[in-house]
Amino acid sequence: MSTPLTQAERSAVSDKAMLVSAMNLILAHGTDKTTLAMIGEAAGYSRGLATYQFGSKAGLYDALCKSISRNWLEYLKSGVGDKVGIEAMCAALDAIRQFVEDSPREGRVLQILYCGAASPSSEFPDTSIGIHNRQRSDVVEWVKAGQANGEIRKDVDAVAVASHYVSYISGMTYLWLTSPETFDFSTTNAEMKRQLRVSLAARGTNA
Amino acid sequence: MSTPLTQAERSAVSDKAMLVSAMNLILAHGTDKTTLAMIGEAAGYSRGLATYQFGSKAGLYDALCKSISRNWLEYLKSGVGDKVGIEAMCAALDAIRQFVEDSPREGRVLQILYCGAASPSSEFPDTSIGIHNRQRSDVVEWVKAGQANGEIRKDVDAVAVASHYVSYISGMTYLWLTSPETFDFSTTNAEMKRQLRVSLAARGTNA
DNA sequence: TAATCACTTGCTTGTTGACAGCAAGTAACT
DNA sequence: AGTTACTTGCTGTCAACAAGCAAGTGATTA
Repeated sequence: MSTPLTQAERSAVSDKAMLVSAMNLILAHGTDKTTLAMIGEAAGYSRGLATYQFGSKAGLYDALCKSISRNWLEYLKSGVGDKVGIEAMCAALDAIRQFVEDSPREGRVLQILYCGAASPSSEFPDTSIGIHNRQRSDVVEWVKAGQANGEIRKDVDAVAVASHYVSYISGMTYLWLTSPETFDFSTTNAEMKRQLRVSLAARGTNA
Repeated sequence: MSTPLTQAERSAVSDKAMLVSAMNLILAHGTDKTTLAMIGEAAGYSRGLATYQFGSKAGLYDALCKSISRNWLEYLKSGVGDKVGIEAMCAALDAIRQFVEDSPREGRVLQILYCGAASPSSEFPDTSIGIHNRQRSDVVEWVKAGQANGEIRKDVDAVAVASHYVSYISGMTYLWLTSPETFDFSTTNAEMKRQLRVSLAARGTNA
């Protein structure tokens, strides 16, 4: 209780507080208009701590991006389990939906940060690119496993299917971010699932 | 030749020069690290002209976004012609590909600007949102027309199909922007077309 | 065991250079 | 002369850095 914190604990506490403040401020004002001083002071520290802890604004946003991504990948893993093939792809879509419902703030900020990573000389492109590449390789494996067990037709290119699938997810989350009122997550995802089932199913599996 | 330009011409010339400079600088340094002074001076004018002409940095980027978007919509219109249904959707995908091949710089910058518009309190969200909404309504019409002429199965939700389709396009261009080396435009689009044909074709049309 | 001291780590404050935006001015067309 | 295109001087704000202060840590000594 009154036990003084160890150094490591102090750091962990301030670190976490900074990321939380950053997330709130990004949601309220966007990445550009959020200043490092605002983040530090909103977290209950000084205006200089954000720079000190994370080196730069880009460093802080990168850390935030990694933090939320870890969270999201947990969701994804537990949603997909050890499914493969079409079922894995559909389960991943459901996992996104669940994540966005349970943690809309995290979801929105992650999407905003991914967008920021698109600019040339963004200082944290690797985080975003790495995650998308990893997602795509996962999907490639799902497709190949589905082809191996006969669920998915053998004449589709697993890499092309994975690129297509990841493209859809990226764009879908982007549109959800930019126009949450007019974009219907559920029906759009349902259509995606329908198309996946119809277009990937091996002959005869398509009941 | 030595005829002095009219005021309107002077404006048009400097306006154009500013947008070209802005595009080059954004490609080289990203939107954040490009300064209004750089843009003005690269265009052969003073550091202050950009602010004067466009009011603000956001104003300039909005104008650039509109300018490239106009260009792109021309491409789209001429590529799709008066096709409807699945063929219109496939033709639009080809038009994107052609635009990106003919004008990769415009394509990249447009995508970067769309990403910038995603942030809350972006000062030009309407341009991006408007274009995406318009694209989606166009697709809804294509789908409905395809259903009317019997090409597309009647039991799909036109709005869901359109949302799905626009999602794919958004994400595909985003991935092309962020990792142009590892992303194969052609095969990914080919897979999208294949899925559209298989999953939307009315019964019996699926040769 | 407790006290102290040398050292490390967490955090703050002073400062600098760069930038966006504005306002007042100059030059070019009409 | 008057309007429109463009420039220059200026200000407030911000990211980044550097120097310092305070809180924690671990070894030595008694």
